[in-house]
Amino acid sequence: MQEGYSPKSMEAKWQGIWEERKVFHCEVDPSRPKYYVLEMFPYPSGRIHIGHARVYSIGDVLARYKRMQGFNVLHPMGWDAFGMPAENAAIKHGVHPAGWTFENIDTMRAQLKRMGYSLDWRREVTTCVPEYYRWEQLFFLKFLEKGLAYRKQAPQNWCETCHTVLANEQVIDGQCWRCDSHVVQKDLTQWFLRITDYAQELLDDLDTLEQGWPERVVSMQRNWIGRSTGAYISFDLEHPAEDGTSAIRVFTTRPDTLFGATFMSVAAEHPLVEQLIKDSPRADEVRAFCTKVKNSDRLQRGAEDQEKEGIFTGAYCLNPLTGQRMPIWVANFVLMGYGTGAVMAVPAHDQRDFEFATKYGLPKQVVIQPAGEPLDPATMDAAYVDAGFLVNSSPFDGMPNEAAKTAIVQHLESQGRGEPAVTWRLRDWNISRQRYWGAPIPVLYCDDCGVVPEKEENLPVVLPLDVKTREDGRSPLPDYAPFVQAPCPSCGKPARRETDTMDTFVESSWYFIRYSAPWEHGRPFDPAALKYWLPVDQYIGGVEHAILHLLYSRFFVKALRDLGWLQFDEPFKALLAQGMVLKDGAKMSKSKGNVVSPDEMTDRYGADAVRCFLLFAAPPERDLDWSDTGIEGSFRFVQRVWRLVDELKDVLPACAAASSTAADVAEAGLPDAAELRHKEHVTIQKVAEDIGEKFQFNTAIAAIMELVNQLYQGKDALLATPAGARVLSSAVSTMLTVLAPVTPHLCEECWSRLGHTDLLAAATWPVLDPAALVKDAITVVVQVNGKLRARLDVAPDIAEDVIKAQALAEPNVQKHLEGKTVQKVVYVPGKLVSVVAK
RNA sequence: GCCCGGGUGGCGGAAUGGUAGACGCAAGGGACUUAAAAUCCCUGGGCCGCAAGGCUGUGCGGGUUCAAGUCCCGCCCCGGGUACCA
Repeated sequence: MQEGYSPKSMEAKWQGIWEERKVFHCEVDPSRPKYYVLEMFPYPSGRIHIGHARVYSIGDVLARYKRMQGFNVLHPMGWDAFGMPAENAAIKHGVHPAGWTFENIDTMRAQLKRMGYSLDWRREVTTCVPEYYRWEQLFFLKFLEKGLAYRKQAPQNWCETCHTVLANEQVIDGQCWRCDSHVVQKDLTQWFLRITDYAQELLDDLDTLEQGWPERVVSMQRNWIGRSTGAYISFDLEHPAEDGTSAIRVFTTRPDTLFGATFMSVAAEHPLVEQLIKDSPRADEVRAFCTKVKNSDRLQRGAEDQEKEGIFTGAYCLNPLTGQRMPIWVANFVLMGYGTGAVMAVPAHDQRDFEFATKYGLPKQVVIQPAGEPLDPATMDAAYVDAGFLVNSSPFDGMPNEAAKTAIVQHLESQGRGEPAVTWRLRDWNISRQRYWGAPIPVLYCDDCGVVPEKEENLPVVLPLDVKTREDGRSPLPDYAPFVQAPCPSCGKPARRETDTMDTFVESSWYFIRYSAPWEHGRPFDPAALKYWLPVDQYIGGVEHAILHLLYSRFFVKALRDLGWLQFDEPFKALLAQGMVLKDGAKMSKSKGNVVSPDEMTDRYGADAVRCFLLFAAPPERDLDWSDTGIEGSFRFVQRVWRLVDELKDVLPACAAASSTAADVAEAGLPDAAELRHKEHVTIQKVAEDIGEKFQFNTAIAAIMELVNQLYQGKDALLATPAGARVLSSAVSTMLTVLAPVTPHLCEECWSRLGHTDLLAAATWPVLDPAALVKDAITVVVQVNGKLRARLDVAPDIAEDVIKAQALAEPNVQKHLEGKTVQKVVYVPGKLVSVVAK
């Protein structure tokens, strides 16, 4: 009797059975190879969206496939549960951030379970519970002890809308990464983590990641870290400043052009500016200019069409090599935050200085000469920035400029006027947030003892839940006495707790380590579990985290390693950066009304069809355009498999995947049998390669579709004999087995309906018979002068001279050789014969 | 500007230097049906041809090769990242 495909009940049934039999639970087992596959954990924003469904489907196929390959697979899930949306929702709906968060988690957990992901739910981690964040409070104390965490006052990125500071990485085009509002600068005392201590290692270790990480992510990190080598050079002031300052120090990557430095540019914020103009009649004018520059916000200041502007301070410094007087200018393009905030200007060889000098009529001196036409400052229309030989730089004239870099720095060094130097674009990580819904920073302020770390035994410093969040979004913590008032851990007198919380990127910087043993209570990690499971073998997530999360996590692993907790250097051996899910070519958004809900799709088509479509429609790293007709297609495919098995379940002997033999084929005596068994084994190989090595799930599914098509083609003929039926049954079993990672419920149900009592979820990958990959007849094409003229069906081991003769004898080949002489015949075994004739 | 991707049928997308367009979607045709849906089968880059077959075709222009979507050189367009970083 026929039975319709009803995914809803069937999927729920198998999810229950997998859970009951603990198929996806994993334990440390050093006798087996492990595979740790992880997708970036979600922020519990309310509901799973289609983008989530895509990443987790990709990860799940990999997890299930690796399990079938015999790996002990760790595939966990958790919640990045601290963060501002919870506070915003709390304000909007009058609920508590905690309640909102936990409700969302419950909803989303149920949604993920409905998708049938093979997760070990015992390892679920939620970052907003004290049992989790207590450990990062401990890390913080250790960092503090080591000087890796420190407090400093500095201008910070401040978002007015979020009422909090932001790290450099979280400011995008002068705007807040979360709410897109303008970021302004505000002078504040904040907690920092010394990520710059690891700049060199973070850069160097990118080399070891090149194998498994997308090149673009590696290069984005390289650029972000931004290592520059060059030199610090001191320029004496013509007249020492009142406060005793006698020189300006600059950083340059081009010490070879020092002889061409004709003026000096300093940032508006440079402390020396005030000293230089103190008694100058120009003082007011200069101050006004500086104020103007400082007030222009970050966005304007960084705009590419920003006109270069400056003002002469009236003061001079001296070129250390030529002794020439160099006017000191304040320039709007010089940043206080990079290098020393002062730049030696070489207009002939730096485009910015060139434009600036042209505008203000400052001298240009050529000191690097390319081979060929000599440069003339009067006729140059742009700076010459490429390689060349030194001129006007006695005694370095004639030297290649690369060599001159070292030579000049050495010379300066011997005079105490310079030294080689390396600077970084990377800044220390500001982790203070003036928000409520985050992990408290475990320090106190005591009037007598100053800044005092909380005692380790007093951890966790629990974020109080019985507070009322404020309408305006500001943190309620500073006004909440039971939290703020606490005894000083050092002297016991009343002290004040720090009310800033940690950046939520701190939680996500180590959650993947905690998964190895989230049940540990006395310590953050279980060393045996760490040793076995870490690092992550395959990490999967959106490329939008290329810098933020991935850089912070890399830093955290290195810092925790140096504290003795970890024994590995990099968190993620391989990274798959998956593309976005679009609708009609555009990003899904509520305002556009083009949001596709995975729930709705799962209700209508079942989780398997949704998974299948998400994997089939595009390779993972590319953006995927959701298509309503496309999901219909996947739904049809799923049902096509269903019907095939439904039709065959009572007439086929249940047999293992890839169990038919060459003898069965011979006995069946049908071309269909040979072809089907060949296809069966080709598919095993192709799918393994596409899933396991190339991450091309779309072509893996295409290969299985081909097998399904061939099963439909051959089934009737094959059912005629017992041997044929064995060949058919083996191929059906193989098809279900290799498809199981993609549509696990469907395959499991079909498997059991075929009479199997074991679980496909716990099955092993079919064993390939290399002999079955060899076809007994192959098609070889014949080209004449590069154009296809004939096809030959021949035995694979046909001798070269035989096939060449056959090729030449083909009528259509003869026709195209008329009036020509054959000059050369190339044979590529198994592929083609190429005839060259004139 | 610089650094990454990418440009292939009506669409999503396949192709270790070796039959371009696998697989799917949409389309057309056929079978089944009273009919429709569903299903099953067939066709399908363009032009010419009843067909066999021919010409042409992977953003543009060159090149290497018996053979180029694929490799090299020079461009154009689209997407992303990034930038007065000295």
